[in-house]
Amino acid sequence: MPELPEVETVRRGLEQHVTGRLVTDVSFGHPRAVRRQPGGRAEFRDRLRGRVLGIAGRRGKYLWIPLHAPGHDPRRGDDHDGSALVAHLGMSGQFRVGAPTDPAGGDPPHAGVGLHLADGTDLWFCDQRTFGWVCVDDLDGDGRPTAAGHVAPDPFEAGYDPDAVAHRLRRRRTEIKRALLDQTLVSGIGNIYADESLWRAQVHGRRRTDALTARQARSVLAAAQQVMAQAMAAGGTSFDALYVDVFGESGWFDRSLAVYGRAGEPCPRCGTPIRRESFMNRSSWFCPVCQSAPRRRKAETGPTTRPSAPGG
DNA sequence: CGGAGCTCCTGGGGGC
DNA sequence: TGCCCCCAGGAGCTCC
Repeated sequence: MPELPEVETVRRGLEQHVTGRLVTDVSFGHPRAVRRQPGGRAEFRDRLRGRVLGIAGRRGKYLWIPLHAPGHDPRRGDDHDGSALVAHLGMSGQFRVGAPTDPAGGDPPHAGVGLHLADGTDLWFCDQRTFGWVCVDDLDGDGRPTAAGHVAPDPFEAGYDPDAVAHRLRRRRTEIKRALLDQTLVSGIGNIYADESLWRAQVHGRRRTDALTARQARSVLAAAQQVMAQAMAAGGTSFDALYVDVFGESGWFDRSLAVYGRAGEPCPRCGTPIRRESFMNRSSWFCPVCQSAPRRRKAETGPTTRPSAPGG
């Protein structure tokens, strides 16, 4: 569920509330939380202890906090030390700022790792479904972690070129929704915003990328940027307590969703009931009138229409 | 090498 | 009421 707008909401919270804080110690909860760390928990703790947290960065759904030498002030522009705390929220990962929330006074629910800060507060990474992870990784010359090296620019980066992405999109030989979910083409889009973007652009998710017009490809990408910008302004999309900001507060954008999770409800554009279909072992929601489905391929319909003719 | 499918995981909710 | 199964899905991995 955390897609780009939700991750950005978390990033802003981290920037506002933990920048400049010194990490005094680290504690561990669920064993799956620390991943991609060659030296495991010991290395994770060693690389964090005594570091100062910098200004959180993000690309797509990847989030990181650059680390600084003690005494350095990231707000003053002091350089990071070439490393960062990197996180992917997966399905249900959260960062929570403040004292432990468990009434018994112990670790918060679904605790993954806890960073104990010099001012007495804690920064917890919690994750119910354990698809998320954290590690301490090196930063490259552009200030991005190597763990996110394969991830394409997201639509809100200066280096994002929508025409170039539209071109690459149309050279793919797959379906448009699959391509939108591929983080190496354009990053930050997940199932919710893929469906919302396709609805806004009036393109069916099963349309072939190599059959889209340039106008359609650009339209889908523009819709993705637009819907995610609006979601960010609303603080992200929350269906339940799984996605929340650094203080556990929900966003409001779910009230603005046109199709996602709305099977049977009227399409906001034409009134036709929204349809749900199974796709890639999950769900897609779309308007069957606004988003006309592609014709089924010959191979699926069987050899009934006409006998093969020589020469073609 | 690009595309497609499998798999990791847990709690909530619906059905019986 | 209680149990069981389904469902949510990001992305790395493997296979073709």
